[in-house]
Amino acid sequence: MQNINGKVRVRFAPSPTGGLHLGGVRTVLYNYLFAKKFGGDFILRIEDTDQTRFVEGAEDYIYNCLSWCGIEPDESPKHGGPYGPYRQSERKELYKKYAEELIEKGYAYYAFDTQEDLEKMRAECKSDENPSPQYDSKIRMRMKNSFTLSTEEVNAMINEGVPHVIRINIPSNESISFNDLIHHEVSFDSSTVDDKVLLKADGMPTYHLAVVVDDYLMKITHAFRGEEWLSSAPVHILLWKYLFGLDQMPQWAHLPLILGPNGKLSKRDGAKYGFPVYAMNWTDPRSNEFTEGFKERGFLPEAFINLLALLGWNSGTEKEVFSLEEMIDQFSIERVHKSGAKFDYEKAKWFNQEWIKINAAESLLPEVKKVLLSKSVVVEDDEYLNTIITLVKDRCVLMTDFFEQSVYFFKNPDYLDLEAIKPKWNEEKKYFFEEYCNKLDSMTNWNVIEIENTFKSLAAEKNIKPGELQLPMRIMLVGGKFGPAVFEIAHQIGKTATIQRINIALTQIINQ
RNA sequence: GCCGCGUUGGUCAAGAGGUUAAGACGCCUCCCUUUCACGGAGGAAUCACGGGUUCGAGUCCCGUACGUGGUACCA
Repeated sequence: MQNINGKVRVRFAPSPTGGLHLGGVRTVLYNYLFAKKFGGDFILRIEDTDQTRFVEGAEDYIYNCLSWCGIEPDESPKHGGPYGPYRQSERKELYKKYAEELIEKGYAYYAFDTQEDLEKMRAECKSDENPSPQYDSKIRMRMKNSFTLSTEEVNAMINEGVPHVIRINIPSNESISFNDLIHHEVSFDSSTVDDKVLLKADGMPTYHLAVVVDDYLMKITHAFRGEEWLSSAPVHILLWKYLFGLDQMPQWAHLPLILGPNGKLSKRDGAKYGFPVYAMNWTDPRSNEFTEGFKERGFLPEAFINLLALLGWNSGTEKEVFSLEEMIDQFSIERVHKSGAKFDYEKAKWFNQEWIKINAAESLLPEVKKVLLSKSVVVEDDEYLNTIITLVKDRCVLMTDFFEQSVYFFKNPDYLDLEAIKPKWNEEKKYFFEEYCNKLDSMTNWNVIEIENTFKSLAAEKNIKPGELQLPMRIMLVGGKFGPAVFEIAHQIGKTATIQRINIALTQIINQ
């Protein structure tokens, strides 16, 4: 950005219709990073103008997701603020005034076409060359509206309460162009854009009117949104021109899309390809359809926003791991890509792994505790848990991995991978472990060095290579071929558990 | 169909006329480790295509192809 005068104000404006998509969170994030970089405000506005699509709980869900990501709006329905209300349904009366102003100026008109009229028109005009006919300058003269009806007729119908909408009167043969922060010069021919509905029959505005009116009233300086909006940008530009003047219009930035394995990322891709798509778990209250979230899958919020930020933006350096603060510092809209980015779950996991490594055991602890608790492992000793986390965190990619990687520190393994030791098992080894248990039992100072030295000297005495005994020992204590140093594990779980686990394993081997 | 936007390895990407075309993820090999990881060293793999412009093009221009978005009284 060149020079920014006045306070930066950006907004994220979701409609409360369901879960929060990857792309949505990234839009929030870019908005937020940009605002905070310039010391500006981040506003959350709820675009609930379509009452038929309202979904219970969706708004709270959005707050929760943002909060989990570490992003708190400066203004929102929940947080309040000087430009409220922040829910468009509560601003309903406001929009009518502007729609009427447009009518007076000749930039909009009343239309009385019913749903059936519109369907009929589309059916009649539909052809191979024109599979989706638009309500535009070419056909509006055939419809029921202020152009084809007399003023008297129009007024009479309005007075009688005949349902009607207000449509924008798109000029013909006008070039509409604007300078997008990401795409730079973008231009459209007005004859390709249709007379969009501005005010619906129920009195609610459509997105097109509401976004312009609210961005103006809320003093938005920079409007970032997904690229799917680029096609309707000319409508918004025109509305700005007619209502408030182009010099008042915020700077637009149309963000590239996040793609799935096959085109645009959809919530179904998640279940299909085995990765989460929403920020947090979401179950649609109407259909009961469940969509998995990154949070529940075991992602750390730091990793989640980090991976999202890097999908479409990079700092220009080789650095890839950024905290929120670092991103705010480094972010620049100029370095946001034009092209869509395909989401790569493997790379996403790598980010999480990095963040697990970066985080200190203490900060991971509350979440690890929850993971264990969800599997009925109750941990009371925080100090002990801390030690365990430090021991295993390099082995965890997702937070949920902490269960498998640390459960054996809290209880005996349910299953022992005996197949891993059986091929090389013999009586000598059995005697070794029996004797080792006796030695451990009489040990007075339970520390790693002692445990290991006892093991090695006994092995030497028996003339068995220690390496051939370490794997069996590991299986006995852990259950499988993984985890930190065996003697450290024995040290942590204590003398009683160590001896007990060796004995359990020994009997299992014999019985097989 | 029409309109818009886009196109550097499998993926994320650096690159703003002259580079052996960075780096990361993933994959493979090796080292470390008598487990699994972490860490370290290597390797394979790329400028969609065709024309220009230029001494010289991934970089500029024009086409083509492909992808993607829109084409609702949804956002």
